[in-house]
Formats: sequence, C-alpha cells, structure tokens
Amino acid sequence: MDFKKEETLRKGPWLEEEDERLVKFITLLGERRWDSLAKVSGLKRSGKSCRLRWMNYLNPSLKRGPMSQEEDRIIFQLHALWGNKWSKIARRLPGRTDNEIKNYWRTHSRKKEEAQNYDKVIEWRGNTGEELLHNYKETEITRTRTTSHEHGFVEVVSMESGKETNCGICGRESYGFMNSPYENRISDWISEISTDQSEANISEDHSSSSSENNINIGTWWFQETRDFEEFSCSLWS
DNA sequence: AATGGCCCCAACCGCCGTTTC
DNA sequence: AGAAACGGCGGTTGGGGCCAT
Repeated sequence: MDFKKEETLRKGPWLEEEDERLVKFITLLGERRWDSLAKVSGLKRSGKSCRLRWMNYLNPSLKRGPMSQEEDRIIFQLHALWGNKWSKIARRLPGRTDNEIKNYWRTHSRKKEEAQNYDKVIEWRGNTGEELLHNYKETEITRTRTTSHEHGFVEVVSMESGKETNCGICGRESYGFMNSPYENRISDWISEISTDQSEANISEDHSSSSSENNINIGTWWFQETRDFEEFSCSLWS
C-alpha cells in the first residue's frame, strides 16, 4: 500500500469541479474499473468514492425529489417482506438508490409505526414467503389496479414469483429528474462530450496499437499514457 | 438574534462475494 | 488454483438546515 497516495485522497463533500470531471470520465470510460477511472481522471478520490458519487447522485437516470405516496407505500411493503434488503427494494423503484431508500425508511419508519396501523403486516406474520407474496398480490394489486398498470406494478409481481427482469414499479416517463441548474449542467456536459468525441484525435489503426503502453477506450486508442493524460486535460480545460 | 435539538441525507466504512490475472 | 483487485451491500456517521424556544 502506498501510504502517501492514501494520505492525499480527498474525503467529504464533492466539489462541483470534481463532479464535472467525474461525469466526463465516466462518459469516456464507462461505469466500471472505478479505481482506474479515479486515477486516470486525476481526481484525488478513491474509486469507491467515485462509484458512490455516480451511483447515488450524478447518474442522470436518478429520480430526484420527494418520494411519492406510491413509492412510500411500496418501500414499506417491500421492507415488510424482505427486511433491510435496500438494493433489492431499490431495483423495484427505478431512479431511486438503495441509499436513498435506506435513509427514507430510517427517517419515516418510526413515524410510520406510530401513525399507521400495520394490520396487514401483522396479519401476514407467520405465513410462508409464498403466502406473503400471494397476499401481497391479491390485496395490493387489486386495490391499486388503475395506477398499478401505468407504473408497471403487475410486472413486478411476476418477477417476485419467479424471474427477475429489469422492469420496475414506477414508470420512467413520470420522472421529474434534471430539475436543478446543476443537474441540467451535468446533462449538458454529457451531450457535449458525445459531440466532442467526433472531434478528438483518434488513432484509427487499432491493429498497429499492440504495444502494452497503448490505452484503449472504446474505439479510442492512445499510444502513450502521456497522450491520454494530455487528452484528459484538454477535456477538463 | 441566539441557541439547542432534531431531521435529513450525502458520504464513509467494513465486510463479503465476484471477477480478473 | 489462488491471490489480488474490484464491485456491491448494509450499517453508520457527520454536517447542514430547519424549527421551536
């Protein structure tokens, strides 16, 4: 372990400049190899920190704003079924992160327990998982049939009874993300980078790029690490 | 206006499973 | 096959903002 490197890693709240840089490099390199991305971007952040920032805040597919009544209901019902399986619950609510749901639940669970009666949950206790799912399907789907369809609720139930798919409970078309000026800027950067790619200095001769010093980013090839770093700086400036 | 308490949420930490070399 | 790196997950923390006093 390189102690000096660890020592210079930044922690705490992200700066706007850091966000900008992170978004640019994720657009270039994709959502993977976070440690490499953190290093090559020049961000004094751990790969893990970069990943978290993207997953929980910068990702444009995230839904912003307060939880709807529908989401609230779903969170509490799924938590009653699965417990603290936040990521599993989050997969049923596209645009919401496990962190967000976890925070929301922690904040509201106490109030909820006091304010609401949990007749349904209590009634379900002692049942098997299949019975729980059956009850869940019978009671909730029927009660919310009108809105359920527009939110893809039926598909969720079919998932729970067997196959996992990528569909979720809430329809993306109803999202209100990209509301703040900051979020709009992030969206703009992504668009700009897509356009900029056609103007970048790209080596087309992939076959000749077999040196181990070459860096391959999608269809982009850099012959030296230095070339890539210079290119990176040009994106930043 | 000052302050103390509470709420909210972004970010970190540690662990563990998976992937890569 | 095994070690190292990576990524995902759930728990926890710290700080900013709001509100009542």
